[in-house]
Amino acid sequence: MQENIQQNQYVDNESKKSGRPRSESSRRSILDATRRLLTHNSVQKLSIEAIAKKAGVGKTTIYRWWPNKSAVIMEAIFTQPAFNNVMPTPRNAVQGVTMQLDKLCRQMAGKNGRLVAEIIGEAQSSPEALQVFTDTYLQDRYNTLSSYIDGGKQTGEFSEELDTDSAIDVVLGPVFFRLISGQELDDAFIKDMTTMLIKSLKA
Amino acid sequence: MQENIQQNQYVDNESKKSGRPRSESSRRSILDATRRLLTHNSVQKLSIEAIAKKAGVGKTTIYRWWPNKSAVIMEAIFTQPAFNNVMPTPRNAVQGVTMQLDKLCRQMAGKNGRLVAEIIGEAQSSPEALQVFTDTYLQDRYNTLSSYIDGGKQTGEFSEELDTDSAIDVVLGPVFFRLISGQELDDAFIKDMTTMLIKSLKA
Amino acid sequence: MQENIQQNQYVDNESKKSGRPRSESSRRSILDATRRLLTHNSVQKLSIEAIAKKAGVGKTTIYRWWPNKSAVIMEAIFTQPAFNNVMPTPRNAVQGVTMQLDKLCRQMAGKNGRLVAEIIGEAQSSPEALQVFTDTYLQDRYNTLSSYIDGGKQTGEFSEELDTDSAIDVVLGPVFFRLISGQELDDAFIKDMTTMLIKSLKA
Amino acid sequence: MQENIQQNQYVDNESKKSGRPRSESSRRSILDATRRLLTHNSVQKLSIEAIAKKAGVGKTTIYRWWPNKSAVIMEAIFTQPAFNNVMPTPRNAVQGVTMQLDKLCRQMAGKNGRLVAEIIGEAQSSPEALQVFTDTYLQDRYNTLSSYIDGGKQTGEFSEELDTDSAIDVVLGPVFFRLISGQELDDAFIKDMTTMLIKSLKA
DNA sequence: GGGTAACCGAGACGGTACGTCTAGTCTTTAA
DNA sequence: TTAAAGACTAGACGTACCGTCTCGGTTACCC
Repeated sequence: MQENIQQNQYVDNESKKSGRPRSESSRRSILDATRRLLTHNSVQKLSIEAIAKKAGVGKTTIYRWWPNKSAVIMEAIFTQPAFNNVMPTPRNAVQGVTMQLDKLCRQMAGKNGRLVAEIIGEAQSSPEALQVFTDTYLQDRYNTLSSYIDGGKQTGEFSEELDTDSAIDVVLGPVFFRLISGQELDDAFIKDMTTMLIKSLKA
Repeated sequence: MQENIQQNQYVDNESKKSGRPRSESSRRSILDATRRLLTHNSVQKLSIEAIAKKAGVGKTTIYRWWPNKSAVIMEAIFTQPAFNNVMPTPRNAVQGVTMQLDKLCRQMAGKNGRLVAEIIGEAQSSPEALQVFTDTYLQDRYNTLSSYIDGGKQTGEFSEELDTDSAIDVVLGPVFFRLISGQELDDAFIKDMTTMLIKSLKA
Repeated sequence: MQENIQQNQYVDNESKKSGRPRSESSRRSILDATRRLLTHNSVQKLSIEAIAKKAGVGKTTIYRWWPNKSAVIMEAIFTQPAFNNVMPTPRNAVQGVTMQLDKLCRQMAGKNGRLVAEIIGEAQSSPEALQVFTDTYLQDRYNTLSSYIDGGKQTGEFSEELDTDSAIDVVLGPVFFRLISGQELDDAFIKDMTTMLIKSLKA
Repeated sequence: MQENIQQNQYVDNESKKSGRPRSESSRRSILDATRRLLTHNSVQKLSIEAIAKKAGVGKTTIYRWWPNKSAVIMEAIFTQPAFNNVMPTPRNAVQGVTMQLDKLCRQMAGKNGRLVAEIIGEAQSSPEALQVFTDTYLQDRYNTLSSYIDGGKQTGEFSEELDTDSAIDVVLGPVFFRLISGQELDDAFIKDMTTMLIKSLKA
C-alpha cells in the first residue's frame, strides 16, 4: 500500500530538535493498525486502546501526535490513494462539475462510503474533528468545484447570479445526504442527481 | 409543554396484559429529563445513567422500554411540537416545495439544528438508530415532498422526467449537508438554495 | 419425595381466617424448585427470582411466607428425611455420643455437607438466619447430646464436673470446623475425633 | 497503625518491570478504607464500589490486584498486628496448646470475632476465598499447634497414637464452632473447653 | 348468594452493585 | 526528549437481583 508521505498536521517539526526523534515506524504502524481495525469494526467501536495494542505502541504515543480518535482515523483513511481528488482538466464547467460528482460518488460506493459516513457521524460531537474533516477532505472538493463554478459563471455556462459557496453546498449536499441517510449511491441516482444539479446551475 | 401522546414504538401493547402496567409518569419524567439534559449536554455526552438519575428512575426502566440511547433521545426530541411538519395547503407545487424547505430550515436554526446533527451523527454507527431516525423524522418530510413533486409533475410545473425519490434527496440534501458540515442555515443560503433547487425541478 | 408436613414457622395460623387460604401447591412447588436449583447452584448464587420463576410463582408469594432466602432454603433442605436425627436408644452415654457423632458426619458427607456449609456461611451475615439455623437444625443435636451427656454424668461414665453446654460445643465443634474449612469428613478423621472426644468427656 | 509490610500474594513482582510501578499509596488507602468501612458495615454489605469511592481510587485498581472482595478484606484484616500469632516459647506441650487456645479466643472476642465469622461465611461460597483464608490465617495456627502436639507426643505428655492433623481440628473446632454459631467466647467456656481438650490429647 | 378479605401470577418499579471497558493522564526504564 | 509499557482516576456500560408495588383474578368464609 503506497502512502503519501506527509507531515503530521498537528505538530510543527520545522527544525531539528534535540532528544530522541519521533519514530516513523511507530507512526506507520499506528496508521496501519487503524486501517486494519477499520475493516472489521465501525469507527465508533474502534478505541485508541485497541489501536495502541494492535500497533504495539503506547497509548501516550498516539495522544502525543493526534488530538483524538477522529484525527488518527482521518489521517489513516484520507491519505490513501483511493481518496485523492486528482482529475483531468475538463473541457468546460459542466463537464468539470459532472466529473467531480462522479468521482465523489465512485469513492463513496461500498465500504468507503460507510466509513466516511461514520467519520462524519463521529465529527458531529466534536467541532475540532469536524474542522479536521473539512480541512483534510472537504476542502479539496470545495476548491475544485469553486474553480469550475466560477469558471462557468465567467463563460456564461452558469448563471451569473449564483453565489458560489451556496452553489457548492447545493451540489455536494445530495451526495452526502444520500450517504448519511443510509441509501446507496447507485448509478440511477447519480444520473438523476447530476441532471438536476447541472440544470440548477445553468443560466 | 404539550406533547403528542403516542404509543411507544418498541412495544405492542395491543391488549390488557397481566402484571403491573407501565408507569406513564416514569415515561414522561424520562423524556423530560432527557430534554432538560440535552440543553446543557451534547447527545454523545448524555448517558443513560444521567437520564435515570435526573428522572428519578431505575436504569432498568429505561432499558426495558427503549433499545438504546438514540431511541430515547429521538422520542424525547421529535415528539415536541416544534418538530411537527404541519403546513397549510400550498397554491402550487413550487410554493409547496419552497414552504417545506423554509419550514425545515427554520426548525434547524439554532440549538435544534445542532441537536439533529448530533442525532444523525449518533445514528451513523447504528443501523437501528438510523431506521428510527428515518421513521420518526425523515418520513414525514419525504411524504410531503413526494406529494408536492408528484403534483408538480402532473400540472406541468416540474419536469415529467424527474424520478421523485431522487428529486427528494436532491432537495433535502443541501439542508442536511449544511447542517452536518457545521455551517449556519442563514437566510441568504436559504434563498440561494431554494432558487437553485426550484430551477432543478422545473421542466 | 416424602416430606414432613409441618407448619411454616413464620406464620401463626392458629385459627381460621377469612380470605383465600394459603396455597399448599404453591408452597410445595417453591420448596421443590429450591431443592432442584440447589443441585446445580450454590446457596449464594441461588436467587429468589430464580426460585419464583422455576416454581411458576410470583415473587410476592415467597416474600409473604418466608422472611429471606436462607429461610426458604433451610425449610427446603432440613425437612428432608435425610436430615432427621432419629436414633435407636443407646446402651450407654458413650455409645450415644458416638452414634450422634457418626450420624452427623454421615449426613454431612458429600453434597449435603457443602450445602450445610453454605447455609452456615449465608447465616453469618444475618442474625435471623442464624437463629433459624439453630432452631431448625442444631437444636435437635443439642438436645440429644444434652441428654446423653447428662446421663453419662449421672452414671459416672462422664466427669461430674463437665459443663454440659460447653461439652456439647466441644463435641460438635470439630465436625463443623472440618466442614467449613473445606476438608472431608473421612472415616479416619471420624475415628480419631471420636476417640479424642470421648476421652475428653470421661471422668 | 503499624502494618506488616508484605508482598501482595497475587502478583509475582520478582524483578524490575517496565511501565509505571504499582502505587503503594493506592494500596494502602484501599486497605485503610476497607478497615474503616468494616467498622460500620458487615463483610457482605461492603462493596468494592464503596471501597473504591472511600479510598479515592478507581475500581479497576482494586480488581487489578485482588481477585475478589474477600481477598481485599482478608489482606486488610489479617495483616493487622492484632492478628499476629507470636507467642513466647512454652515450657511444655500442654502450656503451648493452652496458650494457643487462649490467644485465639482473645483475638476472637468482640468485634474481631464477628468479622472473622463473616469472612468464614463469605468463604463458604468460594473455594478460592477459602484457600486464601486457610493460607493467610489458619496456616499459622496449624503450624504452631502441630509443633506443640508433635512435641507433646515425643515427651510423652500426649498420646503417641494421636493423628496430629485430626488433633489440630479437634482443638480448633470448638473455638470456630462457638464463633459461627453466634455464641460468646467467654472465660468460662474457654476454661471448660481447654480442660476437656487437654484431656483428649493426654496419653 | 353477595360481600369481603386474603390470597395468587405476573411483571413493572426505584435501586444497588456487579465486573468490564475506555478515556485521558502519569510515572517508570530504555534508547 | 521521546518511546514502550503499563498503572492510575474516573465513570458509563448493560445485567442481575433486591424487595416493593400494582394490576386482574381467584378462592374461601361469613352474613
